[in-house]
Amino acid sequence: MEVTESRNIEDVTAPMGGPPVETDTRRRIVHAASTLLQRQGYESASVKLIAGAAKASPSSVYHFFPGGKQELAIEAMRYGAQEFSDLLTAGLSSSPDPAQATAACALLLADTLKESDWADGCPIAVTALETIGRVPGLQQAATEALVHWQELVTAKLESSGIAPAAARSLAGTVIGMLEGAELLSRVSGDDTPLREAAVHLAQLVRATPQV
Amino acid sequence: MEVTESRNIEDVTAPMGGPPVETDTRRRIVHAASTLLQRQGYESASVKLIAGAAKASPSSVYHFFPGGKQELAIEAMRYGAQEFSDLLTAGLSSSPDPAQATAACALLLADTLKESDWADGCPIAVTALETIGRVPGLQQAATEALVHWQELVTAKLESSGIAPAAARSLAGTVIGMLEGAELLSRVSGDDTPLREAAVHLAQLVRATPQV
DNA sequence: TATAGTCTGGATCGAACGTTCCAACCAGAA
DNA sequence: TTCTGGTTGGAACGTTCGATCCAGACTATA
Repeated sequence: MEVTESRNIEDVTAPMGGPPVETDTRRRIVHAASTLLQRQGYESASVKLIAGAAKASPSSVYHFFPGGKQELAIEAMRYGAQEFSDLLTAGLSSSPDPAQATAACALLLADTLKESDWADGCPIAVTALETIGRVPGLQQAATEALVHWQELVTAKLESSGIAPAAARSLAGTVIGMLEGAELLSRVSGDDTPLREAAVHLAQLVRATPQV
Repeated sequence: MEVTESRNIEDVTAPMGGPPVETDTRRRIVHAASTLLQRQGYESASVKLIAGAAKASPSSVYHFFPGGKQELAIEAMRYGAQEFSDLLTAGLSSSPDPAQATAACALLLADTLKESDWADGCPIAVTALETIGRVPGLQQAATEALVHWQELVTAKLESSGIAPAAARSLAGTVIGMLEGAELLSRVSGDDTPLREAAVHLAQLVRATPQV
């Protein structure tokens, strides 16, 4: 309560305008929470487990996140969403051709997932699905992330001459395809679905008329 | 295990056509478990909650499923997977044109989801994602369901002249697209992603060469 | 050094978890 | 009736959950 406020006022060294305050422990907690949420979801990623993974104690978690597990999860989802945005941006900017660029996103996701033993993929899918209609804060954070990712893809498609409406629609399908193919790949432990999704996404984008 | 088999053998009097069996407790438990697993996942669908939804008591759950929650979840996933197979079969057989047929699956899914307040969709996605690498029985049941659904789509595509390899690959993308678009639709509470997925799936199938 | 405020380790709370246990129930056979 | 075996309701087990508390360890300023 007052703890958070006074800390915000006095911590002049922290980055202005950014979200709360940046401590090493705090950052480790958010990072561990993000990883564990995407690995096993909201319910089975316990506060003690997260704290342990962050080499912190449960009291530190509640010190930095007075709102408890839900507040931590929301920030962890935002953190993970930003990381995923970076992955999308990297993929999208890897080629001027929008078809190759979207395919690159799928391939990049496949590589990242496989290299991390199917851990580092979409950071919000499990948590979001799990808490639909039951933890509004999480569902809203997930929706915002999905919208943002779709906007990234939309911008790329528009920039290569695809009409705005078609670009937005196609971008939704691209994000959906990535999410679905990732699900198949993670469950089956095989990156084939993501690699074939890359091919089909490229076909789909290539077939969309450019103005 | 033996419990299930012996019951199936002896239970010749109950289910067939006669007067309404007052309590088929076991079936109600499986049905309730299937619904709750797809609504909120494995961890937060507690045994007591499932039993309550099935108008049964926890001891009944452990009577019919000595293997506990995991054994129940596996059977509930198989049950739900069969229901989803029926939905896919209905969609696929709605048109001789494979493009229209796959699109129909997405639209059928969109309708089913929306009418049920985003509850009755893919019965395994949440549970499968949540337990990857931690509950092998569930992961395997999920993989089997996904493979079976992919085979249903593959058969439809092959039957309309698409080469086997291309059909299999495309079918994987179809299932992935359905899963991903459902995720977007459920999280955002909007059936637009599924409806646009229908359009793009039809485009994709139509663009695949037939022999 | 002393002081004040920030952070942390560990014990602890009540609630809920999966599971077990047992007495009661209910049908059909003797 | 009595017996028997499958079924049920409810209490209770130990564990773990999210969350709280507090004494002490930090860190920075004086």
